Amino acid sequence: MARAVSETHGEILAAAARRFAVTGYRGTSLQDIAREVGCSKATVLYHFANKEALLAELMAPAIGVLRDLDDQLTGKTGAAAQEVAAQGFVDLAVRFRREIAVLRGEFPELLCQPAFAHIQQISDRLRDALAGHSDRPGARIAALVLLAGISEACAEFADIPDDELRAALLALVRRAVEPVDAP
Amino acid sequence: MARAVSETHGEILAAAARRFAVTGYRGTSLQDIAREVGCSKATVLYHFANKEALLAELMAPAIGVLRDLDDQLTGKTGAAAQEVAAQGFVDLAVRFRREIAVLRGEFPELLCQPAFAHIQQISDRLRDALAGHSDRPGARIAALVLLAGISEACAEFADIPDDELRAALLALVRRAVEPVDAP
DNA sequence: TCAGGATCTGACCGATCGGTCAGGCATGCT
DNA sequence: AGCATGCCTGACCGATCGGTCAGATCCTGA
Repeated sequence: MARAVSETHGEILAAAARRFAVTGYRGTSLQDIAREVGCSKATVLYHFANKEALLAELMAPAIGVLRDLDDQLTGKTGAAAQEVAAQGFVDLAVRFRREIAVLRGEFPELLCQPAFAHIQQISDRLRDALAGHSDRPGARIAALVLLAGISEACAEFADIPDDELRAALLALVRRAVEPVDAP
Repeated sequence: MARAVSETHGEILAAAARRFAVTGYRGTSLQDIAREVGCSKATVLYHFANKEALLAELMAPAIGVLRDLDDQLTGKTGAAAQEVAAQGFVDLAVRFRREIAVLRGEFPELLCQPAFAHIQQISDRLRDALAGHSDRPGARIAALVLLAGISEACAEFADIPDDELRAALLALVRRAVEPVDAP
């Protein structure tokens, strides 16, 4: 019955990704995941310290890319910041569609967990950049709606090829973002 | 200790609206609501048959307006449908900011409950209308992102006056929607 | 005055949650 | 052969969930 380490570990991770994306983090029990893998709940907790650690390992790649994008944003202002933020976030959203779907509406509470302490600040900076660092309400509203909308919606486009979805989202963002004042 | 019917009933409804908007439907227990009102959990269940009935009564006004919007949409096509959908949904989102926040990410599961059986079809038609009934992927993607983004984001603008928020969102939607082909 | 309905509550229920623990069972090293 | 180690499991734990119920308390009208 005993399989190689990496095998079961990876299967649990994959099953969790599938379930979380459909029923959310809180809406998925360890029992659900174990059932999908075909093992016991105790086995899930043998491979992962707790439910939160499972989520953290699942989100790690996406968070790494988000961090990289945050680094690219430092120093950029105005239209340049908007363009980098738009391209970077759209690409991230398309590549990590399923991981982002996990956050469905549970973003605020999930961010309270220590493993995701910095994400809130990063997404705030991303929103600021997409607004061209403008403090006009219209610009800030547009940036927030776009980021939230793409996060929320991209999971529903599982059947659309990556590059087609990326092009459509990028075109949308460029149309929708409030242009910064000409210097 | 016993208060008039409408008083406690209304207080429970208001407390539920506040708590649901912050921690979501599933994330809020009947105990939480009772604590906020200052009564027992049994009292909450005396005034409402169950948790779902409490949610249904809370959402009823917003659902009524959504139904009205759906009626206005019948027969409209192209740019006319887009404009009615944009104005109608932005207005609804602004007026019912808190009610919509309740749905935070729990939309899919909440729709399974019998009280919200028709909402899925209505929101599908709304998305179609906002896309100008076009079947181009770009138009459908833009419509979905805008609807999801506004739903998700409008709860965070509690400090912005209704008319200012409405104007900003409407301008955003008009910029962002993919224009329908000229005839 | 008193019966009866409306309002409210503490105690309780079964189900499910995340998590713990002792032990079973292979495998591989000495 | 004997032992250690990694993998896995059933049984169990306390907490919390939505919901039920019998009864206490209050208000009102006859």
